[in-house]
Amino acid sequence: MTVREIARLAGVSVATVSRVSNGTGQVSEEMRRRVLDAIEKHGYRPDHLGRALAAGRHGALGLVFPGLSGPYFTELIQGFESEAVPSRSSVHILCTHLRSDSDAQVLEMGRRVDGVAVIGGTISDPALIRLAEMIPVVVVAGQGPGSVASVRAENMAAMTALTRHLLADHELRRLVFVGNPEGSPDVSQRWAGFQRAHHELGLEPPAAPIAVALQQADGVLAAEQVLRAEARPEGVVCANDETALGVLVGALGRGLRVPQDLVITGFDDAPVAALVTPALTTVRQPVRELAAEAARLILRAAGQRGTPAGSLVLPTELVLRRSCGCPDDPATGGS
Amino acid sequence: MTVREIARLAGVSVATVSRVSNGTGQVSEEMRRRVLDAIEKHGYRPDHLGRALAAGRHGALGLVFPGLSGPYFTELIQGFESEAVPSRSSVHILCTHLRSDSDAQVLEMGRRVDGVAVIGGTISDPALIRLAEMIPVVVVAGQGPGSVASVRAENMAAMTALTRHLLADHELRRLVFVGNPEGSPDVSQRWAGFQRAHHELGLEPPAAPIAVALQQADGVLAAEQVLRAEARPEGVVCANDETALGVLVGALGRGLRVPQDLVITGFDDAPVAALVTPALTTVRQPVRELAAEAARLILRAAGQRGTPAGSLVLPTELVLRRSCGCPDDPATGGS
DNA sequence: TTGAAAGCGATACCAT
DNA sequence: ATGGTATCGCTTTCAA
Repeated sequence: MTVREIARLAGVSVATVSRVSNGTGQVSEEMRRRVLDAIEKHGYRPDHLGRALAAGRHGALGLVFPGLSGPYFTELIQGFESEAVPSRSSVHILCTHLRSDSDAQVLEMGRRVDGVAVIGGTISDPALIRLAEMIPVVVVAGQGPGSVASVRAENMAAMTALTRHLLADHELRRLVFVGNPEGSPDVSQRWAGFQRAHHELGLEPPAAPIAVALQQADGVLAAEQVLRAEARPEGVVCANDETALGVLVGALGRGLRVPQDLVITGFDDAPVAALVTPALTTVRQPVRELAAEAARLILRAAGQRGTPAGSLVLPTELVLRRSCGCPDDPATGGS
Repeated sequence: MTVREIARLAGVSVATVSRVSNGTGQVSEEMRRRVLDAIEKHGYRPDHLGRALAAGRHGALGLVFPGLSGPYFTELIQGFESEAVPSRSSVHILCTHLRSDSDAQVLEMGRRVDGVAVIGGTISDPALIRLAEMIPVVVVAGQGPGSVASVRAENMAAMTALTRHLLADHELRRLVFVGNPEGSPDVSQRWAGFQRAHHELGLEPPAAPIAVALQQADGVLAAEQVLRAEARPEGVVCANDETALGVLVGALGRGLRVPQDLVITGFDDAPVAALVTPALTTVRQPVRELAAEAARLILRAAGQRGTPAGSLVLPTELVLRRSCGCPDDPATGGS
């Protein structure tokens, strides 16, 4: 079924069929009925490729991420989709999982979509710049080079406040940081906030983080490393909730009590953070909103054939629960 | 830059440009050089839409899943991509998260891709059948209606063996099953295997499962429910590793010892399962391979403009670790 | 209001 | 070996 066939069957021109099926232009009621009948009868739906070629738009958005597992990325995908779907755009994904040819693959993707959101730290800056020259690009959870737009959460201040809370309010001293600052801009900023809080209080932060990836398994490995040390730390500040849960299960599995023997904190406020025992102290981050905002910026720019502008920073919120030694707060604690 | 422009600049016809850029047909060295120079000089890359329209193929594959979080889906995406990318196909995704209009959205996707993999239990059978009439479709982790092809793991036998192990070898009696059989074909089969093992041994399984979703948070909720009961079960058989970890952290957080006070088992053998303390007894399932196989079936069928055939069942493997009461086995235990 | 025809960008057949 | 041209399916301008 093509426009031409429908046109022939309805005894009208293809132009009229197009007008009817798009609701554009003026068509007499008589013609409209004839065309709609034919469309209905033969189950015609305009071909996406033909339409896209004529319109010069793909009707698709790209999402590029490293391919790490976990709730974070699922939230991200869903937030992105929640904006793309209503705009009748499909979502293309690309997991670079840090392959060597990921730059090339991202550029290839750039030729199949109307715009791309790239998670910070997944591809090289030159590739990002070249991509931004062809289509609208927004960096999510990171900062683009030059004038590439970005959307991220407030990491630094939140992590500084959290660390300060542990150092000042709970009077903890030996803290460690779990996460690899090289791995992503987010972690890098959180590590910086962790260090800053120490400096502000005249304390010396640890020389280096425990550099592991962001999955739960990595948290378990970190716990092994931390709890084996002769001078066990008093608190473990994790780059995200998943690793924090890994550390938690590692600590509990060894018979340690949290927070009495060891304080643990996360970042993200994943659904499970409020439910575990002890509930996890963390920082709430609007992940879905981050991705949705990126999609909106891209769609707007694509509509105007322009370039998305600006650098958006969404607020985060400290969530104090039991795992840092605070009393349980029913308001933030659960369900 | 279009074929026509390059043709004009190189002083040849568009046909020759096409031949050169595709490496098809015979072209003299002289012409080839002229064309390649022009292409190089102006950075020409054939437009994907034009090419797709002419070829009548989208160069894209679809992946439809409910949108649950977790390592399972990331593995799935990556396995799918690992086959799609080498075939120069991009990957479209659709998270239905069980929306009411997901059938319509999947059918819409069917008009933008060359084939689709649908995770079992995400859309209705009629929609699946209509989709399969337009393009190659493979159901992953489930069974399609009628002749729709499918790829899944062996759930039933594995779960029967696991449950039998708990009942016979560890002489446990009061077991509960955590997972919602209505939610997915996988869970349904695992619940059936759990029941079957009981029946085979002349025991009465619990009347109903603890029907929660498949995320870690749901496992924590299930733990709360289970451990509150007056007659605490001896073992908790979970539909996947994520919920098992939720139950584990819930149990440990309440001061229970695993496996002495409570036995816990999972399903999937996620990376973290081997690392937690105690290491998690589970069933290994080739998730990436499942998705890769689905992609291969789809690509092959799309290439021949046929319909993917058959119903593939990949083997699973029981992995006994400490959480069920077995001694730690260095061979399956870690890293 | 309606229709004829010119694109959109690339491929491939059929002559030459 | 090379070029002209029809074709893929749809949209849109321009006439009528």
